[in-house]
Amino acid sequence: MRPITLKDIAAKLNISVTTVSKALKGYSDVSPSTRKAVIKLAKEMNYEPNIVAVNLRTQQTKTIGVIIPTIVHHFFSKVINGIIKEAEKHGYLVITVQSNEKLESEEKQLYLLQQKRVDGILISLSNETSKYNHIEAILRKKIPIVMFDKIGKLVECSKVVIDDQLAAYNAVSYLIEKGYKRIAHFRGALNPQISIDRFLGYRKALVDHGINFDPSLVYICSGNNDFNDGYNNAKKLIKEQTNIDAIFAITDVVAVGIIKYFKENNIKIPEDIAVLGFSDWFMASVVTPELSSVKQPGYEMGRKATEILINEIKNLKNNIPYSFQKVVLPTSLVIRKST
Amino acid sequence: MRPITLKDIAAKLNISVTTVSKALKGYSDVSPSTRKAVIKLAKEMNYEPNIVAVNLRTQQTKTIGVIIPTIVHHFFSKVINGIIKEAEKHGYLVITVQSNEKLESEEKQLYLLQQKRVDGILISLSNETSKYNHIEAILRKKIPIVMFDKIGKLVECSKVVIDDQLAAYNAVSYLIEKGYKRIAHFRGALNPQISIDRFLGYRKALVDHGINFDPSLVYICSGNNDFNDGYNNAKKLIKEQTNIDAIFAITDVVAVGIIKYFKENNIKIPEDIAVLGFSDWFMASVVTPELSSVKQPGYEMGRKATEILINEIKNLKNNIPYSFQKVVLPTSLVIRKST
DNA sequence: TTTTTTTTCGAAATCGATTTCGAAAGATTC
DNA sequence: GAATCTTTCGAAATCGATTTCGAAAAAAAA
Repeated sequence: MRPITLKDIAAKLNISVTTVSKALKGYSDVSPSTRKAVIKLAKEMNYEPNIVAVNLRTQQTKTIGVIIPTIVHHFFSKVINGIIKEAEKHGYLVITVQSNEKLESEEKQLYLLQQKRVDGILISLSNETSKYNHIEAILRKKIPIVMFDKIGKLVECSKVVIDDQLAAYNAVSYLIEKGYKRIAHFRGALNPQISIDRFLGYRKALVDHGINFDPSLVYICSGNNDFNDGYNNAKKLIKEQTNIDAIFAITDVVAVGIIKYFKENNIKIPEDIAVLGFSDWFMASVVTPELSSVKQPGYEMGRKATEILINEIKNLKNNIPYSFQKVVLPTSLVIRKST
Repeated sequence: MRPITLKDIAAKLNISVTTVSKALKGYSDVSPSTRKAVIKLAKEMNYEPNIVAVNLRTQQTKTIGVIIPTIVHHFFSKVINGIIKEAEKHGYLVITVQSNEKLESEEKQLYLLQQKRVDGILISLSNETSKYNHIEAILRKKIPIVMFDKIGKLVECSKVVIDDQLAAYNAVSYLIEKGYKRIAHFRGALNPQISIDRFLGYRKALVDHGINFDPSLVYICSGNNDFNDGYNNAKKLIKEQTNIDAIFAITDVVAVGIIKYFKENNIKIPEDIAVLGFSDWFMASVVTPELSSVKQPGYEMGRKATEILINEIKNLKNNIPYSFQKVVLPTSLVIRKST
């Protein structure tokens, strides 16, 4: 019941392993008759090449690794969907690991992936990550890395992102044009570029529209941008501030936390305070009131990052020089009832 | 810049590859002095064993494959989370693929995974799957498979499930005890065991409580149990039926579709019609009205299935006979505002 | 018929680690 | 001092496929 090998086929046909291998791979120095015999027998015996042996010989695993903060997350699961689909198109399989927003875990997982000899790695950084030694160490080993969503600006590799600053700018500008004046921002952790950029977009929109930027209206999500961050910060905000008429949240699930608190406390959305989210999770369309949000192309982000990565892998193998790309995907504002 | 191999270390120390390997693996027939020298140099040179070579030699890849219908799905992403965490504990990495609820795709992905020589496979069947040749073919090759959630009852392998019938029975009984009398059921596709069992639980609860089972109150979700299934079936139900006072939905997202339609048409939940979901997605707690649902332990399901699988892999390797287990995880009813 | 070319094949090296088995050298025992 | 036992090592086989290179056989050209 042991798997069939080239040797088995060779023995049955009384020819060498070499010839069998060549016949199956379409080499020209095999006579048509023996080729046919080999192919026929291989099919009959249900021969399947031992991929591990092939991997060892060819020095590639046809596998890519993905590191994300967490998989139980609407946006990231969509990204992974895009990754898996695109990878499959090129004959690659995908190993997914999670950093759980911890730098230490990110380092460990990265190490495991390269130890596994994946051909390339896709990564979205953890909230804790502000140094990139671990990433650069891998790049130095000539293992291609493509960053997406939560990137390290200074790392020299390809990246697929949205323009977080512009998206936030447009979102907040929309709020201002709707007439909202005192707009709070529930921002993400301090490290991630996306938190910084969305904050900067928020601030710039205010300033550009002649509204004073008030730092006390910016609340940090101390967890990992989750429901409780929204809920608790909303509670704090109501205690500490007056006349707030809108909140721009770093992400939808935070916005949903806000909505929950407001509903429990009879604060009307959007009449009393409007709420605007980010990412356009499915949840946004079913919550009450339906949440306005910035639509972020998760599937396409995963797909594109994979496309670039596989291209870099190919170029590396063929010694074709290539340069790092930065792809910026478009976003759009989805207006619903919460604003 | 090529990776360091045993050969490199051996050459530098003027000893054989054999001794180097043994020293690193702690064999006793290596003198303490050479062992120390080897370990020291290996560390200095940043030696990392080529896992692919090890895999070839040891005939295992320390990798498990997971086939799920879709990854963009709250329940399944939680399962995967459990799988990845448990696998990591035992030094396994996880390759995830999707069937997209298609049998043909499921067969293909299964084939790819075994071709990849994964040590074992976890699978939740597609809606289309009603024959199990492809699964049994893998089992015959002595690759352990553990099924979870959407299982094939007749396949001889380990399984991790909930008692769908009992869970549905309890849920519907609760509705009846609450006073609801004409209870509709939006069931899943015809093949999956979970659809069948939840339907049977629904019917049994009615009958056991002296309520006539009316087949015309059962609507099939013709898509893949998604939002639109709920929305469209709700519309149909309202057209076709009168006096319905509750709906038991196959899963939360279907229930959310129902809620959406009802809200658009001023049907009050639960006053006019109550809605009960299944799985307790995060969404259930934030939708309005908050959705009552059956809590289903996704993380634990993934974790347990992985634990069993890795155990079977270990036993197989050591020629220890083992028998297939069926683990039934407990569920509970989460009562919220929708009932 | 001899020489050259073309076809067809396979031995062996290789990818990198593991493991068996036997050999050599040193240490013990009698 | 001879016999036995320990310790330490490495040659070689192995996992299964790929690929180089040379050789034999057949075909073509002379």
